Amino acid sequence: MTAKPKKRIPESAIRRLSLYLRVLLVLEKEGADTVSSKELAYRAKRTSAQVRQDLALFGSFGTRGLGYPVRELRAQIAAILGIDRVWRMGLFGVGNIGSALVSYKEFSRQGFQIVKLFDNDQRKIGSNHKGIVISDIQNMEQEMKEAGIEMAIIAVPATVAQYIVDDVVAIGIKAILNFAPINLKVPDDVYLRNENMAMELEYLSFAMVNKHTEKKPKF
Amino acid sequence: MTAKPKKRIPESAIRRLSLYLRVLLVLEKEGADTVSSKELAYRAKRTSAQVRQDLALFGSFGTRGLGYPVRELRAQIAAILGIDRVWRMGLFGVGNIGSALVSYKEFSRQGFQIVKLFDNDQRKIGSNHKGIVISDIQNMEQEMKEAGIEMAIIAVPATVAQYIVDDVVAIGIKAILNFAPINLKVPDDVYLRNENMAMELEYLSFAMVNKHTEKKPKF
DNA sequence: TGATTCTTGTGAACATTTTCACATTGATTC
DNA sequence: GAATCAATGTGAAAATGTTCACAAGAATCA
Repeated sequence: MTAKPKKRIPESAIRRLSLYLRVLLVLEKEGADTVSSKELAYRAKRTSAQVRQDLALFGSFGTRGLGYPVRELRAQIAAILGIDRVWRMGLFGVGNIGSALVSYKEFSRQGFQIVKLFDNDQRKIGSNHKGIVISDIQNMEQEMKEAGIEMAIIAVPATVAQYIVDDVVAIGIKAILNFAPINLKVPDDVYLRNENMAMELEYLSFAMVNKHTEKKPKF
Repeated sequence: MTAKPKKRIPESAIRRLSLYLRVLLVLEKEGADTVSSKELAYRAKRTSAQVRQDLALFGSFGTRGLGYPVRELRAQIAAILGIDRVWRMGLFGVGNIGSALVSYKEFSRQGFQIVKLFDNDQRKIGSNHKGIVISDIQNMEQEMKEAGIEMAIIAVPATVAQYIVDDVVAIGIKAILNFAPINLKVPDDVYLRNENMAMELEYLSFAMVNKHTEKKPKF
């Protein structure tokens, strides 16, 4: 039973589901039929109580005394995350980061397909990049709609990111993954996530500088 | 006064400092001398109480009735995060993601310099990539030490990531940013951060699928 | 100089998240 | 088929993180 109605779902719980999912994929490949919350927790570097609590937010998937069925739990979590389907995405900005993402296998493996590329550089427009023709960003409304795209990836320079996002929002896209190092403004009903690579380095830097202070690394 | 001794620092507070830093850079460019916690909060999409609380973890940087001195606070936060210096980094795996990172401006802007590239592909070794010669991963110990490198970026395929990390840990590196979609094991005294791009998409997917359930997007 | 205004810094209240602990339940063994 | 074992699911406690509310300090103005 995937459904379980009311209860606020913490963002952190969702991120852990992604983590569990990854562990389950490994377990499945290893041929495990069942897994205990303890083992799952160990592999995800969390506690068993947390695993059980997180899963309990969405239903009860295990068998007392036995554990969780690996294959089935994997499928259930995929369903909860909404990745038991294909998401079609448009990518804006075919520069360094952008082109790397086009061939990033992990996206397609999880059902995230980049099906359209947009840029405003005339030298790039029309050229074929890993099997996808780069379109003029001017024509994006029609092309996005025709392609049935529901998510956008922003990989343009920070200076123009807000303009592109405004356009993307204007044509009705509700989910955006942003790689530009800038705080974008979007309406309340648009989901925006920032992939902030420098921020992660800053955290590492902080940890290094404060090594003596903090007892536990604890990431 | 940057120093302020005991008190546990939440990870989330550190990530917000990165955010504030970015806002302060914008404010500085705009020519602002001072900024109130309210304005800073607004731009960082947080509450003013949180801004004040976060800063209070490290000292008192403001002036009552006036606000915080933009330039100075920016410098203070940079010092807290340990980015008031240059960090030299080695990058492992000059594939799609790896090569994109080499030219990622935001890293250098924040003082994170990629000074060595390593790969195990004989066709790449010896070639010059954006001004850096790609070295054989076999020789990394000597080269890393000579170059005075303290951080590593892992951008190799997931299948070999653990081996590379083991090697990197073995030569004494204590801070690692990992782009491979896999849960790496490192000793307790090594700081590891994962840049998990598919995870962000999974969160977006979840949000889309549960639009009706959740009242607030609230990211 | 005194009154007024503004905004910080902070203890305390509140809210959320994590951990604990154990009763419950299903599988397995003898 | 009763006894034993294992591990879930879940209230409740503990810990952690966020927001509130206001006293206190600093600048400005009259």
